[in-house]
Amino acid sequence: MPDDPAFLVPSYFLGIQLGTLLGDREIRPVTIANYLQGLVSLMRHGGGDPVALEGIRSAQQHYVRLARRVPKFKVTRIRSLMENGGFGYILQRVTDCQRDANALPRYSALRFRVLQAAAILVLMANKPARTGDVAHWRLGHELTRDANDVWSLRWTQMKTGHETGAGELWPETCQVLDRLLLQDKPARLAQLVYTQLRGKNWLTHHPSPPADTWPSMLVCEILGAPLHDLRTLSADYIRRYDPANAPGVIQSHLGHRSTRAGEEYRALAEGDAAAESWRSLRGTLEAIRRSKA
DNA sequence: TATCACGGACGATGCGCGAG
DNA sequence: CTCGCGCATCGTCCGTGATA
Repeated sequence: MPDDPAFLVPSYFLGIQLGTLLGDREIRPVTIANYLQGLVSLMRHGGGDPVALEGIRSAQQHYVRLARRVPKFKVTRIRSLMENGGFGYILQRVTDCQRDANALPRYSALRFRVLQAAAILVLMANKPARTGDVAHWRLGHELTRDANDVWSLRWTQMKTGHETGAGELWPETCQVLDRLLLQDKPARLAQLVYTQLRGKNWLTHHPSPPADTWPSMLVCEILGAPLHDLRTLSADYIRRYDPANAPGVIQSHLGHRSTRAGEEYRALAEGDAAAESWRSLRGTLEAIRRSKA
């Protein structure tokens, strides 16, 4: 951009110039749109010229539209997770972790870490939460265990401030959680150990939680995809399994306040779910035809 | 006319990750 | 570990069109 100060006057032209400069540096359109949005905010709250503000806004809109045409990075990651077997693959890795743990020295830090990874993975298959939330759950508060060896999960989401939960967790999830809880103690002590650790963090077994991003880093090491991708993966599963009711189920499963938020969690093309929907519809029609014949 | 679903616009904030 | 950049998600507002 020329050094002429006239070019620094906020306008549609300046917005596009900035965008072009950033685009040349391989910055993605969605980011350019966010930067311009920051400028819009500054001008709005700082009493900027309304005409100039509209100009920058238009430029920002241009990059928002551009961003919609560019595939997200996560799409490639999730497709490769799907190709590997999706949640089946993830549960396989849980089994691998458990086996690895058996081969490691008892009470070793590495063994504990592998058990932590298994617990996070199986819990994410059961209920995919945000990494920051996962890091903060405490035994006896968000994550509870009853005398029948059944674990339950309920928490207030940090991002939205709304409560969500999984209710009673799957039996296989409970087993893996018990394993992390017990380390190498006998199973009959489970409830006792649980009582002793009440109030402590479920992952560290200390009062202090790990870093917000730590659960995601651990998942990334094992799966090659960050924890947040599992939310998209599960939304895609729900769409394939039951396309008609998917929006409501996704909203509940991912803890959104509206069904619209779920649309952001989409790695598969619309056509995939539509094809699946059509396939099952065709199956239903075929069954009706047979029963009439 | 009231109501509702839907979707775009907008603003705010969370997450991943590499640098220091 | 902390910080900041780049990227992604989510809630709210509001206009539009369909429907009863």
